[in-house]
Amino acid sequence: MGRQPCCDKLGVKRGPWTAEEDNKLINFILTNGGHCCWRAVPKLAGLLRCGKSCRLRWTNYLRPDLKRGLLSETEETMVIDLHAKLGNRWSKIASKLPGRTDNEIKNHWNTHIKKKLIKMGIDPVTHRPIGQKVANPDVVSATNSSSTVSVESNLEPERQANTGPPESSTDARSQDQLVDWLLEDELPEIDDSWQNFAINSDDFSNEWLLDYQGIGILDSQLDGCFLESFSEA
DNA sequence: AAAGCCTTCAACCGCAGGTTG
DNA sequence: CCAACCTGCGGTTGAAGGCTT
Repeated sequence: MGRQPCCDKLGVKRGPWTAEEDNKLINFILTNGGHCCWRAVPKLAGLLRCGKSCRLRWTNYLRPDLKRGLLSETEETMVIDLHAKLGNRWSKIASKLPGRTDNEIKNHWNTHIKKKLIKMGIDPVTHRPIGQKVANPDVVSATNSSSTVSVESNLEPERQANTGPPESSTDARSQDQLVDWLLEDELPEIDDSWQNFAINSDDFSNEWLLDYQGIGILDSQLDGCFLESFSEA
C-alpha cells in the first residue's frame, strides 16, 4: 500500500492474529494482571508483533468486557444522536456504549448507519435533510444538536431545551468543555443487564468467551485476573 | 459453476496529546 | 522547559466471505 510499517519492520508479524497468538497475549495479560507497557508486551509475551498491534488486538477483540454482535436498535440510535453532537469522536461515542469499541462503532457507522441515514434522506455528516445548506459546516456536529434531524429527537426534547452548552468559543479548550458538557448529559440506559455486568466466571456464557477455554485459559485465571483488572473499571 | 462485484470488519498507519526524566 | 517516549485516536486499507450475473 506504500505506507511504511509503524514498527521495526524485520521480524514483526502483521496481518490477522492466530489463535496461538491470541492465547499468548491473553495468558500474558492474565498472568501479569494487566499490561505494563504495550511496547514491552510482545517481547515478554513471546509474540512477534509490535506493541501497538497487541494493544489493538486486546482492546478491540480480546478484552473480556466486550459485547459482541451487531449493535441493537437502541445502541444505533444512541450512536446517531451522539454523532450529531460529537462528530467523528468515536472513542467518546464508544465510552457511552459499554462493551463497544470505537473501531466497532466506526465500522458500524460506515457500513450500516451512514447508508440508513442516506436512505432516510438525512445527510450523515450534517444530520440535516440532504441538500439543506449549512452556514458553518465545521461546527455543525458539536453545536446544533437542537436543529439537526435527530432520529431520536423525540427522545430528548428536555435535554435540548436544557441549560445549553458552555459559552461558545472557537478555541480548543472550549471545544473540549463543550464535549464534556455533552457527555455529562444523561443518556438513556441501553441495557440494564449489561450495565450491571460484572466479570464473573458465571457470566462466561458467550461463545467467544467459551473459546478462552478452548485455547487453554483456565477459569481460575479468569476469576482472579479479570476480576482484579476489570471490575475496578 | 464460476467470475466479478460488493460488503464487512479486523488490522494497519500516521499523528496528536500526554507523561516522564 | 524540553526532548524522548508511550498511548490513544481517527482515517484508511485489504482479505475474506457473500451476493449477483
